[in-house]
Amino acid sequence: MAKELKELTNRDENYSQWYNDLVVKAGLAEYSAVRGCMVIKPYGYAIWENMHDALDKMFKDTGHENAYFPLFIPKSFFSREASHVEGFAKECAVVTHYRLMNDPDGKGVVVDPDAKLEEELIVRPTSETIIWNTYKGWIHSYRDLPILVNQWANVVRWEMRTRLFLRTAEFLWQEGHTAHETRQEAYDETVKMIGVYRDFAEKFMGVPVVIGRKTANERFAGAEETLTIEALMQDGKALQSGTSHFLGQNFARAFDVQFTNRSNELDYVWASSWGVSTRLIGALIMAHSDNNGLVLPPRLAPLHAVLIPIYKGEEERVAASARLQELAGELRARGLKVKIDDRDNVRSGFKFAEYELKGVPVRLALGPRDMAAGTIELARRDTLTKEIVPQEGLAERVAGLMDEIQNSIFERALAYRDEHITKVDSWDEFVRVLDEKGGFVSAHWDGTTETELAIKEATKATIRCIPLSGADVPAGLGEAAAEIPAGLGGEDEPGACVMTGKPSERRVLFARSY
RNA sequence: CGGGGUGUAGCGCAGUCCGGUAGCGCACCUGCUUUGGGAGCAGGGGGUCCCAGGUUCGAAUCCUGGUACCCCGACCA
Repeated sequence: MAKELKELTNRDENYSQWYNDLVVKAGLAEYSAVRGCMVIKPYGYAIWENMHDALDKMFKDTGHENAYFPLFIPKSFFSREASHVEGFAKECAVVTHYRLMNDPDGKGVVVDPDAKLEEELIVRPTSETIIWNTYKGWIHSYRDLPILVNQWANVVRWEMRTRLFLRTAEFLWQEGHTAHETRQEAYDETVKMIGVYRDFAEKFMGVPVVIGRKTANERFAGAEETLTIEALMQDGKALQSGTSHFLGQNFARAFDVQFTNRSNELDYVWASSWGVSTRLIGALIMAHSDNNGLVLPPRLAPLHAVLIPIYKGEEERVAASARLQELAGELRARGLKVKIDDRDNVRSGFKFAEYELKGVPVRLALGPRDMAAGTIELARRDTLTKEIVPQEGLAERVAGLMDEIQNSIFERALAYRDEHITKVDSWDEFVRVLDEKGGFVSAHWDGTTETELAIKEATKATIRCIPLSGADVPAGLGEAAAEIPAGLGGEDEPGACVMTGKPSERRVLFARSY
């Protein structure tokens, strides 16, 4: 580990700069030589692996299996679903040739003009098309259904402007693609999976989210309905953190996927798709971290606790390290991921700062005074507090702290989120809240895309979602529905559109967003 | 693709207006002293000053043309 830690940009002065600084200095990721592409460094990737493992288990627990489909999609597949191509055409990387040759005029290599592909290949921006082309061969009867498949993959969207983790030209994600016999079953799946995402965000990431529907304007290209989880960052901007789409029969029609149903009639298959990406790492960072660096929830932290010896001279160093080895063994026996940092070329204060930057939930420091007294210094990353505790029972205490920290950072984010949902009934107030307070604004909207776009034009705020109310979802969300908090604006409540004054049936959530 | 800005050591920058020995901080290497919150001192290594042309006795600096990246918009998980 190199000795090159510097002050982070102040979070409250320049949030974007702080975010970028933090991602780079904490060793999560950096921009690569390829424009708009990111290198995820080992520490950042370790967080993604933990996310992957937790999500993968949740998918399997809900009956899904993993598979893998090609990176390249023939151009013709892409044009089958009209709104889909319209949604993605502007940001696709296209493969036109398959061979290079030495430059006949000099040094280097050039594309061999004779190696032009007859049909161009699109690097997948999402896999609905190649997958539905494949499903056509898999599905003939209702007995072949449902198909509940997930893919872990990379996708490419040629974005104009990029930000580490939040928007890069290539990113890692998972995409579930399911096929069903009935409309209801496909819709239930769509709802179930947004519930899985919500559980993951809140229970693993400690990030509270609002579940809702996207408006027609914000909907996935080719979907009948898009459900979303929307999180709130510490600068008051919203982040779409996961989506689940009800595709109706759109892709089945486009790829001619028909099956014989229980009444011996031919019908098109019903579909859902859903995904979350490495963007979640951006959400994790922006929801919890502070001016000292990352704050990681224990359930996703690559390292739960770091043990640091404090000493003068070789004798004390050896003694403290030996005792830490024993304690580390006890912590590991409890399932905790711990590391002893006994590097002698940096001082302990440097290490403290470094592990705070990296967001390690608990730090334990053992020095001569502790050696004499049978104690150890325990510091919490989330509260930046420290106390001297007995070495006796340390493992149990630290294990308990993990749950406490996990819970505490969620509660803190939840309190922030709830304070930043503001009900607004006039245009002046709408604009003022967006400018001065930020966060979600719960307001009435007349339901038209024209008004939605006019509001975006005037304020840069978009409709993040039409929150689901309890009454909305009983069909598939199950337990998760019962937990949807009241007061998020999802209740039916007639009113007048905040911009046009036209009638509205319910409030929707507006915010400026990433 | 529009509007701004910047390319000088691994990183961050000064020097450019007004041409004249390539600089500073951090990081790196060596040694000694240190070690309960980002150590100190001494010594050392490291450069195609983005590229190509031009002007000049002489160019990081002036001129012309390229190019790359960053920020602000349009696009977006």
